[in-house]
Amino acid sequence: MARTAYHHGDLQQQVHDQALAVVREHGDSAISLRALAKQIGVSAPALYRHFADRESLLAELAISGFEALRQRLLQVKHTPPRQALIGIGLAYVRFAQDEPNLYRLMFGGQVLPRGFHPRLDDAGKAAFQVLEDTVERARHSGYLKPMPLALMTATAWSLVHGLSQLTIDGHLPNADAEPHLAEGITSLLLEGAIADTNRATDNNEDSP
Amino acid sequence: MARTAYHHGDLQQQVHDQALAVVREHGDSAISLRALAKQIGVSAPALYRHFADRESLLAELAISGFEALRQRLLQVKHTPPRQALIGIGLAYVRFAQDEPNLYRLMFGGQVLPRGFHPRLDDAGKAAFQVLEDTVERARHSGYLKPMPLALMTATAWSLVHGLSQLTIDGHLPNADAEPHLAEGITSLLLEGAIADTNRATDNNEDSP
DNA sequence: GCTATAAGTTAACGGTGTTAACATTGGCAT
DNA sequence: ATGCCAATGTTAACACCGTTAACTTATAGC
Repeated sequence: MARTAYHHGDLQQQVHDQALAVVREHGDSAISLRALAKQIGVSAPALYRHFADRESLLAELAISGFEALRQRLLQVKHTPPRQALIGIGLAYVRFAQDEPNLYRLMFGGQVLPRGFHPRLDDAGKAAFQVLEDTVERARHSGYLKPMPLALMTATAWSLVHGLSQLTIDGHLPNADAEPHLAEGITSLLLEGAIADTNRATDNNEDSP
Repeated sequence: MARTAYHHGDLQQQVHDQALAVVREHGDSAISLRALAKQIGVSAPALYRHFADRESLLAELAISGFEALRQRLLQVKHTPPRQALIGIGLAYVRFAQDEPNLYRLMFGGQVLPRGFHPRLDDAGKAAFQVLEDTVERARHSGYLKPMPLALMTATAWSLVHGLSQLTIDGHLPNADAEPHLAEGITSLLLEGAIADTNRATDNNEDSP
């Protein structure tokens, strides 16, 4: 795998890295196969040896994004239910705010429709699974009401995803003025999900 | 303004309508100025007399979308707080499900960034205002806890927006199996937002 | 060493948004 | 009624884009 003109042995990885950098900085619409090839110093059709088409390359980048998100969520400690739930919600939103362009690609339903890139679908589910596990632990411990797990996780995901999208797109102008918005929102949802037994103690925890 | 070859007097509206139809059916990425011009029977640069560029045309379509969404939300009756809140949440999600491609354009932060099309920003705020008014009414009536209005509306909007996006992009596979998912999610959030005084009576209302 | 194949090359097709330069028309003021 | 101006079209051209076909080169395995 010598570094000759042909077979320089690293094209796939190099394209992936370069494209990921472009997406993170300028968004997926800034990805041009021809421009990428020129930057790397290779002809444009060479990329087709490693990616079926532009969309497949974008799918690979989105997979990287979901894996990065999953790693972030996995780092949230298994603290008592309330902190764990709020912690994972905040970690989710923070990821979106740290990587807005990547996050938009991951959930860009138009540019990357589900069902066409199995590994992408799997990567998304794997990230979601971490969130679901956290909810399940809280529910199993009796902290949450015994509602259907699917309902609870769908609610949690909707909330953090919606908040992420709205903030990174500038729809919530006072997001800067309210740095604790994410925490407040998560807590507000929790108020409706916790079992009545835990209601009194929790409120005391919040405002010491 | 006769219908001669030149000055056929209706180009702006015609382009708008045709483009809107394309977006609704195939999404914003399917919009091609050249193709639009050809369909209408006019040269491509003619469109630039009425739209600064492709993005400006898309912005106009998104404005139409926000106005349609606003009309939907305005049609929700001013029933007692709980029904009004759930009703407007369901109306919001239903709009997104009825017009997924249009909805994606309206909230496509990459293709239509905020701050570049003032009328678009205004249209978005006007739609959001309807949701905020409903929350404010419920809060003023004492049905909701006396929390900051911005926090409550941000939470509500995040939830319905997140749910909309996740369902239309196919991230919640059991959305079909759970037709009452939207209602359940909205109710779950409400559980944490209603004042304690109303808690008992409400639960009785829900399951008759 | 020969050969199959993986991994590059150039040339070309059809498409895109956009601009420049030019042509035609309709409405308004004289 | 006429003449002019601004609005609104036209064609030609530029610089891109994704993608395919046909060809060339180097590597790995027998």
